[in-house]
Amino acid sequence: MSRYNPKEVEPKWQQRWTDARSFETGADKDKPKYYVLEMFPYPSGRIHIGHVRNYAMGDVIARYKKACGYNVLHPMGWDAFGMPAENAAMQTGSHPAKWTYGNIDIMRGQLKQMGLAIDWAREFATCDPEYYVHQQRLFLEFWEAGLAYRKESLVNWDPVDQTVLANEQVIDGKGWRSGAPVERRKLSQWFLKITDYAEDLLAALDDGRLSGWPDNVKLMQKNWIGKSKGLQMRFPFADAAAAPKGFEDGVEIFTTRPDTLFGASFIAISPDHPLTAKLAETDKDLAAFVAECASAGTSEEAIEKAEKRGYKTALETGHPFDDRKLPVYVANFVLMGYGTGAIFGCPAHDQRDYDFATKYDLAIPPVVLPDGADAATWTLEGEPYIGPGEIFNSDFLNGLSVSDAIAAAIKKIEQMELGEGVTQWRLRDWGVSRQRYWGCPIPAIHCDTCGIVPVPQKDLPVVLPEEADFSVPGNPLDRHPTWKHVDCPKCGGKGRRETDTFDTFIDSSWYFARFASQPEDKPVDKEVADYWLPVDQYIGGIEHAILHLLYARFFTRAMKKVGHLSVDEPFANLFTQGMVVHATFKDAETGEWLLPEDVIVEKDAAKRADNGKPVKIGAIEKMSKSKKNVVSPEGIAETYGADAARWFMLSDSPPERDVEWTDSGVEGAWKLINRIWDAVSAAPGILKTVDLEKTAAGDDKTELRQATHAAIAGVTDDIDHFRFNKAIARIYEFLNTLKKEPPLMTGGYGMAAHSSAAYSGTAINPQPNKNGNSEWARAEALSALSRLIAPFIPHLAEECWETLGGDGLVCDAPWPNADPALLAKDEIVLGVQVNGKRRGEITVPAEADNKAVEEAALSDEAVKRHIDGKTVRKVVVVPKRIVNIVAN
RNA sequence: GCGGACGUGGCGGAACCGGUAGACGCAACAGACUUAAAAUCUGUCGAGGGUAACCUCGUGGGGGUUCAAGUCCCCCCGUCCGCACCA
Repeated sequence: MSRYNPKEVEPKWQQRWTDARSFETGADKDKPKYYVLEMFPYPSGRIHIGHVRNYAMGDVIARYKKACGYNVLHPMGWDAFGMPAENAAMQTGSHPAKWTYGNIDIMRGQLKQMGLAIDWAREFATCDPEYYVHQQRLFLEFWEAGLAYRKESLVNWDPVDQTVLANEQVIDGKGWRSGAPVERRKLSQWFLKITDYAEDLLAALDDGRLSGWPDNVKLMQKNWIGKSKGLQMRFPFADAAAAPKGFEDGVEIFTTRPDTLFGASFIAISPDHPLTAKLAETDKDLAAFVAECASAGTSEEAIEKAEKRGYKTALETGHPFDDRKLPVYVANFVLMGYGTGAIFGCPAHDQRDYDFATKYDLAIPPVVLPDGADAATWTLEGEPYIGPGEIFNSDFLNGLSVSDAIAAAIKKIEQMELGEGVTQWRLRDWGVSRQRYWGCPIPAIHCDTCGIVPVPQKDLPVVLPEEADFSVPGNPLDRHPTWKHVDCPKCGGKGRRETDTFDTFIDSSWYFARFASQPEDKPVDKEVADYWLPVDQYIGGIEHAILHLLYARFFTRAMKKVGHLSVDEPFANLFTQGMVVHATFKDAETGEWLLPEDVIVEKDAAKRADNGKPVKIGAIEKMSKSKKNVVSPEGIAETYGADAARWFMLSDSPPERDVEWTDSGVEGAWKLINRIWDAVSAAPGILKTVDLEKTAAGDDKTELRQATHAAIAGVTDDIDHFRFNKAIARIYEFLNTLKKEPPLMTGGYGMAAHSSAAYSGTAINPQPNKNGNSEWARAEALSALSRLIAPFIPHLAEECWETLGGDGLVCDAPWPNADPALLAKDEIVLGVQVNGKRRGEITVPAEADNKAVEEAALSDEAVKRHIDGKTVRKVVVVPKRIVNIVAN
């Protein structure tokens, strides 16, 4: 029996699939459609093992759904704009386009080696002008529809990458790519009105439109959108004449706790508040205070440590309900980006206000009495009271609960025309301008006469200039000698191109739609996009829970608004897969990180492969280049083949959890492949000798047939529920049963010259095979096996299918059906408990009634021993599960 | 601080609606084959006790509900993730 050779077999089938165009798809209205998509890769250089896991999962779904009769779309492309290309240009002088397209060529080849069922005819890169021209069109349409605008605002500035970042791209106060602390700058930027859809983006999380999404992702988005209801109101100044010009009306604040208005003891405004800026013009100390706040940093640690600090202005406001006067402070803990950038301080019932009031010796009047406390004696004990209770010391609110008082206070303020109940959102509009070269140019022209003017459709695409200077940081487009100089399309005068490019998250916000439909003259053909969308199954990393997934949801709504799509939600079902992790290795002496392949791991120690010096085994972590705990997919494919890598990536760990890459794991997968091949190659041509449509007489309920159908039912159910590890366990079980069967065949099924021991005599064939029925069962089993493994290890499956004599390609073969009659057992084994402890087991007919089961249980020898001398009080029979006898 | 998820053998993990805990794989050990090794095949494999049949304990800890709890409820411990001066 020849050993399976993936190095020959895998390329052979890849070529056959390509030749047969097995995975190319059109909008076939006669079939139900299924769109499966994995988050497309950034062409960073080479495929890593995490990609293998991600795409193997999508491939299982794609191949399975195709076998189930769906018209499957499974495309692939490249998220190709971005900083690394520009960094490479700075470091090596290689042009970003050259670097990117070179990487794409390498990675495409690697993906093809994995044997993915992808429609390569639809491939594109987001840096292709044929793609981004439509992105520019979409932007112009959004602009016209009021979904894009330009304004000057405080932005997150990444000093290392020298570009603006969206709020979503600032992690712990640091740039998501560079890790540098983000600074605040005032710049004119393009924004997309994602806040227009805040309500609907939030509502869809709960109303069933995203029932196919994991709860944790929905929760993260919900928190991110951050809806809170409250009161926005004005505190008029005590002396309006003292206020600077333009600010005489007072201070506009937002609060979620208007019930505590009587507990107010100060007003605080943000250092970034316009009033602060105005006051600072004439107050040097205040200007210094503001500057200090700006430099304090916004990182998690900085905030944690930052003391509540304030600057007392000369202004005072009144109070809406009594004649109190409240001092106005500029306070470092008030954010301009939320609410109105101003608050009223209620120290008794808010931790921050309490800290602040304590420090500046302000009054702390309590207005919420905890349930059960005595108003006469209760005091705050060194900390504010945040919980529920009854309002007191509050005039018309006295005696109300917190929630009733909130409603009453809002009503009163609305009557007084000082404010109104409002909804505040944490979500801000999406700033999309980036000061970079390697991105999609924003199609706008600045004209001194006409202002900002859209680039006319006929002039699209605005393409990047090929020549650019990457030798110094900053935006190469801005310092390009000629590119930005164009005439104004409106007045014909001198104009300047917008030199910012789009945030690359725009590129990935609609690529799934372009995969579905690729007309030349518009972003998508609506009818075709309607056929394919939404994506039925989207698969990717949890790290995109907010950024990409929220932007794509917004973009889909925006594209619907301007008439390109009919759906709100782009992804009907989302699966977030875990990472691939690996142990880390460090030279014990030098502390240098080592590649796994340069380390020899023995029982309890590890050493260097080159000089034998000791190696410290570190934590099991996400694979990263810096820690060198990476394994190359090519190396694996070289040794064991793509199938083994795919199989291992899907076995053992549940798909949503992290999986640890181990050498023994791949070896296990390799072993499995050979075991399957052994079973199959012992029966060449068997499918040509039998008619699987017709059950052979007498072959109705053998153990093998039951195992076959149990495997079909189990694997089907497991794939449907994304339990690939369990599907694989069932295939092992099935194979174990299949292997236990004695070799049945005495001939070669008409195929000569096969020299297996299985064919050579009757000695190893003692059992029932006289009428050939069991050969039929074996044929059925091997046919099912080939098809069940096809989504996971497609190359081996094709080789098996061909060897067995199946028709055509297994990737075109229908998914096997489980026969319910074979899933039902005639006899079942039931455990019998006495007082909740398992004491014996009985075998009864599956259809036995409770009484018969009870009798069988009570007459079991082991059970009898345990109830001897006791009285049976009760017998609980749970049909087909268990019997419990209560006795004492 | 707020919100969420999770905790099962040496390891990855199974266990559906509460119903025989540990499927399947890895590692380990023993045996067969081999001059030998690898590969392959067979067997053992939660802990303790017993020659054995079998018994006791066991799903992070403590309590509860139930004929029956890994699963449900309460309290605690631990790990991981998200958000974070959001008024």
